[in-house]
Amino acid sequence: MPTPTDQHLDAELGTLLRERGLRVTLPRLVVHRHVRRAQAHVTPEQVHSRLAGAHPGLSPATIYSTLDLLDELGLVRRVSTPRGHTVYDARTEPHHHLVCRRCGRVEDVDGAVEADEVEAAARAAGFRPERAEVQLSGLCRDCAG
Amino acid sequence: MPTPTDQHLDAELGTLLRERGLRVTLPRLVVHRHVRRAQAHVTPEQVHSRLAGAHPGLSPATIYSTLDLLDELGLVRRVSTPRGHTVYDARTEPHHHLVCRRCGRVEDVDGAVEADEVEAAARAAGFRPERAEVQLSGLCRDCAG
DNA sequence: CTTTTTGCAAATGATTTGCATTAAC
DNA sequence: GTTAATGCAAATCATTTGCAAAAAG
Repeated sequence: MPTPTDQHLDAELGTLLRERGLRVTLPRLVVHRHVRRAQAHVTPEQVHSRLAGAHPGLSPATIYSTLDLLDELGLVRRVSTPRGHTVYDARTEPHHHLVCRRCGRVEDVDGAVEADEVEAAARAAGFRPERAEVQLSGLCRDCAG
Repeated sequence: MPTPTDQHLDAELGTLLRERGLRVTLPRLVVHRHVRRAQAHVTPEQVHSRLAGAHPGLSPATIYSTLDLLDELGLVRRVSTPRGHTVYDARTEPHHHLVCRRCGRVEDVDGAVEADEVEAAARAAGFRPERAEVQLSGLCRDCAG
């Protein structure tokens, strides 16, 4: 996929924000651009340190709340890792995660998954599922060595 | 399944510990019994407060390390929830989790899942998968209101 | 103008760590 | 006896919160 321009990303976010009556602010635009551009999963701390140069004074608190907001808008996915850290993933197409139980690293994997039976059971229990993700736990190449 | 006796649980844990050259200690036996007996997912803090009466001086640090150990021995499963909390699950048979994105509650669901394609992709990437779990995110009955 | 967002600093809360003591083997 | 495991208290570290100032609509 071609890298979208800042203008394109900004417009996409702006539309979603206005639809919800939320304000279009510079911190939101900047964090959104950065995460969508990242080629890997990012932690809130990484976003902060990478943007600190261009935007001093962009606070951790704002980054946390913005990332949560982007997750709710469906623009990024929040992924919880075993070590309790949280990473954000700009790939919103269905895909799955490999989580290394030793170093906590998270990698993407593609592949079809058939989980209709589980989803049906969830609905039957009164749960309203929104998305399904497969987490494969194990050891990454480095930690297996 | 019938509730196993303390003796049975202790023997099971003892065998696994000795196989690894680890010591069979009272804190390990006690935490193991409690988690295996719990009818729901438990947090380390819950284990601590519930055992505090019978075993004062059982420290949080020991509970954390013991739960991790039990997870590595395959006697319980550690589950990471979106709000960053960690719960431990005594059901080790394959099953999956519903995680409420609003209140963080974790429930079990059963059901077959077909993820061979994803596992194959993981191995091809050098990852050594040990277990696959489907996490359905959404709203639980209470939060769906 | 009015209300939401931000930035800052302080607070929180789960988890970990260091180290002397205790218990397994 | 030796060595691993524990308890305790202090430290860590990601994340949240309160509130006054700034920015959006």
